[in-house]
Amino acid sequence: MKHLQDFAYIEAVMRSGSIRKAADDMNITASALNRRIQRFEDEFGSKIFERLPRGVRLNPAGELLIQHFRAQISDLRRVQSQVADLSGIRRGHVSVACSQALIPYFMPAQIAAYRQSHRGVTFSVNVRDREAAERDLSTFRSDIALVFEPVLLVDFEVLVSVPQIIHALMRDDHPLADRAELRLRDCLDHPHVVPSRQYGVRHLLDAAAARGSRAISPVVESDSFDFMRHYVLHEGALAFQIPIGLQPLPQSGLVMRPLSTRDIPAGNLLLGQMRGRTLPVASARFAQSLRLALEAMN
Amino acid sequence: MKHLQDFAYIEAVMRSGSIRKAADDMNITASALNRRIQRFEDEFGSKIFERLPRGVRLNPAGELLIQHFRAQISDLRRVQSQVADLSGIRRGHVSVACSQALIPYFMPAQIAAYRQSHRGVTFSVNVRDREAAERDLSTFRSDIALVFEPVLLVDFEVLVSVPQIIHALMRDDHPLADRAELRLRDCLDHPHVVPSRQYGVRHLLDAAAARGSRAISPVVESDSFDFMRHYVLHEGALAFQIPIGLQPLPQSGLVMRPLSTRDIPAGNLLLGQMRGRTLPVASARFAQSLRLALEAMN
DNA sequence: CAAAGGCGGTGCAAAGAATGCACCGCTCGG
DNA sequence: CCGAGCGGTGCATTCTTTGCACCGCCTTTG
Repeated sequence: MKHLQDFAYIEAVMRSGSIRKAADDMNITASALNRRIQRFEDEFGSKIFERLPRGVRLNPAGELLIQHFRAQISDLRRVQSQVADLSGIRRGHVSVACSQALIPYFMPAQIAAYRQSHRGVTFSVNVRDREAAERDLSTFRSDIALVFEPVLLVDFEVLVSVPQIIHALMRDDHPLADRAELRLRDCLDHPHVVPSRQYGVRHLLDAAAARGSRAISPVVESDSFDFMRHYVLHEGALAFQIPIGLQPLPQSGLVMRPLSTRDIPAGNLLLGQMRGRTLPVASARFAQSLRLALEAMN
Repeated sequence: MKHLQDFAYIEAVMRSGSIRKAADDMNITASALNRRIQRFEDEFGSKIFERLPRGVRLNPAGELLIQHFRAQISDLRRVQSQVADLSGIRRGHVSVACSQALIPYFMPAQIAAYRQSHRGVTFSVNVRDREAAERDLSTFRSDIALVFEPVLLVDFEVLVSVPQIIHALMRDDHPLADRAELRLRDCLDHPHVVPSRQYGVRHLLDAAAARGSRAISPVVESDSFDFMRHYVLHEGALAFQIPIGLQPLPQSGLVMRPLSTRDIPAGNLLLGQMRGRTLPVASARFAQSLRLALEAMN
């Protein structure tokens, strides 16, 4: 879109922190870019960059402007998507930010199912911890987010919420494997691996352990649930995960057992979008389909 | 703003319904304008005008686009206003759509009071019936609206609501002038003048009359409350108005008496903005000041 | 029924705006 | 104290946009 080129340049300058570097990135002369920015500042009525000896940096006015541009571009995409929609073509692009737990089973299944009936719709799927997911929403990098126990919740508009009981994951020959439900203290008596601190599961574990005045003492801490899932197969340890990220496969040698909600309350898996934003049709429809799928799980 | 010029052209074409006429209005050649529009349609990815033998007309895609542009421009103004605000300058422009009743006393007093402390803020005040006021909000032509008994209420976000009892207005020598409160049937027995159908006062009168199975039979119907106020001085008739539009002046020869709420429920004077919109600072501040003034009236 | 007038669309040359190049003054790090 | 890297500027050049003349199409009108 021609009339948003200024934004592309401004964003490039913001990213690289220097007009010259940005000019290089955008295949343009520094002088030309410099003048574009000066002209824009004139028209806008205020400087948007602070000039520093080693480059430039957005000033508060610039920050506001960037936010405005992002919203504007996102809204333009929505309009284009609606236009495509009313001409009968079911096309569009959906970008989803989601927690690791959704990556192996849930999201692939959902997206594949959705694409069965909407072949024109394409997707971006990005793994984000709960904080980054919310940031993605508010910078318009993702349309929707599906995260476990988000942190901030400002700008995050909940579309649906599904409680998820934390499960312990272990080899089928583990001493605790034959119990139907586990107490936290039992788990902590055995070697265990836990997610790093930015994750919701860890957060709930920490809170619960503190309440029971026991300490989490992990043998391994990781930011990859995939790693932890595989690790317990090697050492007879316990891992923790929410059920939507698990799939009970009898022959895998893994079993999952719920932790008692007396020890750890169920956390919430939240589907959300940026507060107040009108999503493009494709994204809104897919969000709706996710919603149905999530509600059906209860 | 340079990058919104396309919108100015598109809007001009929409208004005049013809590329040639619009080109004339905008002091440009028809061919140049024609090509701008074609180029825009290319970049946008869809035609936005239907080509008719006698000109052009927006198609549905174009309607969506116009709405997008209006929102975008309004948001840009908000950003500029915020920027001006953070550089310490209290400047800005507030556009208000309001019912006739507010024109003589309330709005002038409020705006003058506000400008006492904010000399840099300028205003547009437009008289709009309740339907037009809401349309103004959703096309971003006005920032805030103050209307009596609005109709649609979609896109209208209520900021504050003040009940207003309908008053009868008459010369001080009118037979009913000595009563403290009037019944509707008494009023209808005397010659009366009423506002035309688009106004909330009329709407309430009609509904009340129908409930009491009496008909409104006005000797004069007018869309000007100012006219009606003056008319009752000439013929000893009754007019109807809400108290915020009246000012009890003993020497004016006019008296106002409330109608019994047994006959006509109090209507609501609503201060509102477009749903979900973030107002420019100046407008938001003035709306806040209006809100306080209105709440203090109760 | 044909001519006239108004419409959107297009080829081509002129006008105007954006760009690239060379260079300035400045600050900071070695 | 000097050189590298930064933003900013004057000027010639390039390329986009504009204006003009004209086309084909349709409706209106005499």
